[in-house]
Amino acid sequence: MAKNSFPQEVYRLTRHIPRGRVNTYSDIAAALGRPGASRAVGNALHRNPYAPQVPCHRVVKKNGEIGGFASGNSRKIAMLKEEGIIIKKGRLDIKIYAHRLSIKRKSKKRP
DNA sequence: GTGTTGACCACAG
DNA sequence: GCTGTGGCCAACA
Repeated sequence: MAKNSFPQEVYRLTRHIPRGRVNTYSDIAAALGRPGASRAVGNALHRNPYAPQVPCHRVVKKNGEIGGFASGNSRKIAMLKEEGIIIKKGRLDIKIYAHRLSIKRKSKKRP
């Protein structure tokens, strides 16, 4: 079995984000089973070799800020607006656009 | 193997 | 509301 590296999983989840939705670094990290590795997620996206393939612009901070972008945050904001997301003062309503990631955790039992 | 850096998060003052 | 500090995780020199 291929042991997908951390960034690999990050790119995969990011690619699964539908248009018009966004996710947070912490959320992605948690989806990978590493809640608290938000930094690692940001690092992976910053180094993302799958540039235009992975919509890294759909990943923002938890407080609703854009965060950053390898080609400039302005570019990121423009792309998000193109998707129909309203950016206000460099911020967006994360509560509204928050997308539920598919946790690849094996839930042996549910509460 | 160690130390620094980074597109972060949470808490306290 | 903003600022400062500590913590977590991964990649790189």
